[in-house]
Formats: sequence, C-alpha cells, structure tokens
Amino acid sequence: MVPETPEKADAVLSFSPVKAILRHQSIIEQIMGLIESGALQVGDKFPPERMLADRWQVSRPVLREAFRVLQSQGIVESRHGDGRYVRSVRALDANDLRRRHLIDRRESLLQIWEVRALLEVQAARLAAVNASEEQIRAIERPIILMGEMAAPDSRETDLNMEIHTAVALASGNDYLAQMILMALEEYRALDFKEAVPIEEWKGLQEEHWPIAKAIRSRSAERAGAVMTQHFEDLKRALDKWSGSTN
Amino acid sequence: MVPETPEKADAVLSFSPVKAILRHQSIIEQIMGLIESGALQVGDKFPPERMLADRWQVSRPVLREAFRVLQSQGIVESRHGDGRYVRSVRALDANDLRRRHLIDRRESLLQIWEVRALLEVQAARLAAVNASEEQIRAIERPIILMGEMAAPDSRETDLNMEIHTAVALASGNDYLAQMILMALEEYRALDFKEAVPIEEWKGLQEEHWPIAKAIRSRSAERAGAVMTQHFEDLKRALDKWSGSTN
DNA sequence: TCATAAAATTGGGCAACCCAATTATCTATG
DNA sequence: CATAGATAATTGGGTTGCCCAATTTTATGA
Repeated sequence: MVPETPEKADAVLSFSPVKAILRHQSIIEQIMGLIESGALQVGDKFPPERMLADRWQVSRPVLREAFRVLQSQGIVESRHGDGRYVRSVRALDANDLRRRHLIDRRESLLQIWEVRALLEVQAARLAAVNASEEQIRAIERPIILMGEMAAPDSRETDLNMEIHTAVALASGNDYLAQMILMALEEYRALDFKEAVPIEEWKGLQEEHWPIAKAIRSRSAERAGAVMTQHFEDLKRALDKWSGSTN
Repeated sequence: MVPETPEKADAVLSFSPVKAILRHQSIIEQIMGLIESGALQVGDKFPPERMLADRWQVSRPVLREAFRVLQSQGIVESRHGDGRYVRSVRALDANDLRRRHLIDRRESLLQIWEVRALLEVQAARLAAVNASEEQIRAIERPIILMGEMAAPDSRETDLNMEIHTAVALASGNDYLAQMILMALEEYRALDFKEAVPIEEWKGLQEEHWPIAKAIRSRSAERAGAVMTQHFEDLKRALDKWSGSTN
C-alpha cells in the first residue's frame, strides 16, 4: 500500500496541502486567543515586544509582523516609545467562519455553494440593470485573459475569482458584494479547484461569456438564468467529486 | 498669537496627530498604488523582496511587514522558494462595511434588507426540511414571549432577532446561518426599529407565527412563501419611512 | 515645590547571516 | 538524443545584534 512515489500519493490520496504554519500566524492566533478569552481587555497594554519575543520563543521581526497585521485590522495600536494596546475586541468577523470548515471539507463546499448560488444569481440580475460600462469591462477582462491562457495554470483560480468578484461589485449593492467576496474567499480557502475535474473546469469557465453578454445586453432575466445554470453545472461537478471528505 | 502652552494650542486648533508615516505603511501604499493603477494585475509576480527592498530603500523586515498585511487581506500570496503573487485586486475588509453605513443609513438598510431576504427565505425553506424538534421549539419560544408582552418593550428587538436567528440555525446549513447572523448584526447596528412605524411593527411581528407553523408542518414551499411575504411587508414599511437619510 | 535634565524603557528600523522550499541548470546514462 | 537524477541558483522564512527615536520615569537643583 506504500506508494512508489510522492506524486502518486498525491494523486491517490489527494492529501491536504498541510502548508506549514508560519510563525507570525501562530503568534496572531495566540494573541487573538488571549483577547477572546478575556485575558486581554480593551485598553490593556501588552508587555514589551522584547519580552514577548522571549516568552514565545520567536524573533522580534516575527512578532512585529504579527502586530502589524493586528494593527491593520484595528485590533491593536502601537505607540512609539510607549507600548502596544488592545484597541478593539471585535474580531475580524470574516475570518471567524473560516475555522469551522476543518471538519468536513466536502460538506463545507456544498454549504458555501448554496449561499454563493443565492447571492450571485441575484448579483447577476442586479448587475444587468446597474453595471456601469467600466464595471462591465472589469467583468470581461478576466474572461478574456482566461481564454488567452494556453495551458491550465494555477492563476486560473484567481481569474475565476476575479470574474465573480467583478459581477458582485457591478450589482450596485455594496453589502451584497461584500457578502459575496466573503463567500468567495471561503471557497478559495477550501481549494475548491481540486474538487472539480479538469474537463468540467474547462466547460465551466466557458460559461462565463454568456453571463457577461447577458449583463452587457442589460437583460436581468437572462443574466439570472445563465448564472443559475452556471451554478447548477458547478454543483454537478462537485457532486461527481467523491474525494476524501477532508 | 503664540499660544501660552502647548495644551492650549491643542485645545484651540485641535490639530491632527500627524504621526509620522511608518515605513511599512508607505510601502503598502506603493503596492496598492501599483495594483490600482493596473501596473500589477491579478496573477502577476512581484520582484524578489531583496530587489524591492533595494529599490525602495527599505530593509527586508519592513518590506515583509508590508507584505504580511497585504497577505492577511488576501491581496498577495507568498510562496516559499518561489515568490509573491497578486491574488486579488480588492481588499476584503469587514470594517469597510461598517464605515459605509455612516454615509447613508437608509440606503444601507435597503441593501441589507435585500441580502437578508435572499438568505432568510432560503433558510426558512431549508428549516422546514431539516429542523429538529428542538430547533423548532427554539423558533416558537421567542414568538410566544413576544405575544405575551403587554406593552411594547425594548426587548422586542432582541426577540425579533432571536426568531430570525433560530430559523437560520434550523436551516442545517451552518454557513448560511453564519451569513444571516452577520447580516442581522449589521441590521441591528443600524437601529432599524426606528425606521418602522409602530403600527407596522406590530403587524410584522404577528407574521412570525405562520412562518413557525409552516416549518413545523414541514412545508418548505409554504415556509418560503410566508417568509417572502414577511420581507415584502417589511420592505413596504421601510419604504414608507422617509426619515433623515442619516 | 516644581520645572528641568538625565536615564531607562519601548517601538521603529537596519544589516548580515543562515535555513528551507522551489526552480533552473547541468550531467550522466539508457 | 532524450530524460531522469543530481547540483546549483533563486527566493521567501527566520534569527541575531545593533542603532535610532519617541516616551516615560527618575533624579537633580534652584
């Protein structure tokens, strides 16, 4: 049962990406843990970074990377010459969801699919009505790029995201768009592409053109219909996939 | 005109904190500028960090701090031994939404209404199929409490939230439920109740019973229909509201 | 007593170095 | 010649030691 080569193991078991946890990331989780547990309240001062670096056994640069991220999220504030303080306990909302998916990847994929289908079909309808010329081109651009790509590429995933994002943003409903961005982010985090066979993938990508065309022709009904079709085909592809549930 | 003390100057001019721009922050702005200007497209590879550090005259740690932040926002991806890539052109900042609400409260309310309607109608349908007996009771409980309340009470808002939350959780789709919780949270943050006249409010609350009944009777279709009705009536109430747009 | 100066503390930043993952190149073999 | 395997170059991840700059604390002296 021992595979002859690592590559073969990949193909057969399609095992999880593993990707080693980066130091700064685990520090971020440490700190968030302290905040969520209530050990750190709003306004509290952190110990000096040199002390934390020593206690957590990481270098100062790594610690600073972690604090920068937290700072950019508004959770921590740095005061030069003074110290670092807890500014807000409010977590990143979006990232909260992420952790739950680790249980059953396939189930998560289907759940997110359901939400995406709901939101994005509506976004397509709205985009047909509300999209500006520039927004329409933002939808078409990645579709063109995708078509120009000769061989399958890892960037295909990003382009696919880009298309759906552009449709969401063209809907004119900023809140809807943000929700879709969130769902897309989750979706990508699950490495969905692996769940779709290459043949299916190709066909799915070609379905993007009718969507763009329907939006350009300002037909809300058709835009909704083709987007619905797109998601149904995606569902079919996902259903075929009976890979490991993790 | 020279102030006697620095404090006085502060009080009178209340001048901005100035706070020198941090190196990593200006690097982030550089990169975002390149992306927004289109010089960097999705999928593009960044030059190696050593080269960028040299070109921009900053140390590697500073550059890495900048990339960490961008990474945490999903804008760039780092691949050990390979390089860094543009992953997405837009930031996903949950705090962005909240800021937007400050501009036009009425518009925000309508946008969130649209998303809620989509998600919650589906949740109602799913709940009719998937809800456990316990989950159904969790839906009915706050409805009963609401009916028993003699005078209008500040707790009404909480009970209303609880009802919708219970339906979301009974859907069986955890991700859908999480999204609904998020939308509800936003909704409440906008103090929506003020936007609904008292007479309308009373009628809206009474519509919760048919929803619960449809779910208990396991009729997905009816559950979806009454929830749709509920949201349409809510929309009507919101439309009547011509309060200040702020 | 209180303003002022010196010292200690703390975050911001730099340079040189090493490790680890990936990619590109070279080499030997069938 | 083609290609699998070894080797080198490239690139991000991470550490250490050092210095600077802003702030707070302590000490000093009129």
